[in-house]
Amino acid sequence: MEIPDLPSWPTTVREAEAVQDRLRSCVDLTSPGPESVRTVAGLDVAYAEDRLAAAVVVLDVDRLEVVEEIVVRDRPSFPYVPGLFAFRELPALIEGLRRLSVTPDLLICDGHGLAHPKRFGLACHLGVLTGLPAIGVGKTRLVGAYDEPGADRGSWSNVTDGDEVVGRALRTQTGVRPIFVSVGHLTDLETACEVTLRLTPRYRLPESTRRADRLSRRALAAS
DNA sequence: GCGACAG
DNA sequence: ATCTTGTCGC
Repeated sequence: MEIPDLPSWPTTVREAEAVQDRLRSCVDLTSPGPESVRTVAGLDVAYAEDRLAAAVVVLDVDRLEVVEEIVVRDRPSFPYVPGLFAFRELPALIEGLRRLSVTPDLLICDGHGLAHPKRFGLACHLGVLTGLPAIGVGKTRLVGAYDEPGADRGSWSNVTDGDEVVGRALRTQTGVRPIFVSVGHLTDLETACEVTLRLTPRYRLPESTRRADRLSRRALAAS
């Protein structure tokens, strides 16, 4: 798919925060989201020393079968700093999306969207840069407070930061810890959770994320 | 000053 | 994220 070239990449925390402040106004949470989500792209990155492998796996949501997969080798573009995580792996993920021959209906990011201190997590950033609907699915909380969801699969509770609902803690399997779903771009929280549940028929994490995780690790090991 | 802190 | 052994549970 077509994605504009990335601008010069920030080097310091100060510069990265300036980019977030400038781009967060581009997040669209009011336009209607995808009419129907038939395909999703799972994105994940594996690291080793100073190398990384980014994987993009497009899945057919109904059949949970792989439609296309891409791997990109690169080097971290930024150190890991809570809140600035996107600057670390975004370049490699964008390149992976560029090489895709199909355009997924929704991006499933390994991290958060609005559930971010500045309301501009990886899912928002990726959504704005690609113009595609995007959501964030994290394994642990970054910001906000939440009550423990009910014990059954499908149970959820809102994650709130101050008086804002920034996401949901969603129990995707009975007996496992909840995952954290938040909106990134051109999607609503309801849809985000519905799709996430469709992608977790058997495991805690979305099948898209699991596939991308396996692929990125395999590619890194084989390099 | 003391924690908390996506991956 | 990654480093790591055994261990509890289905």
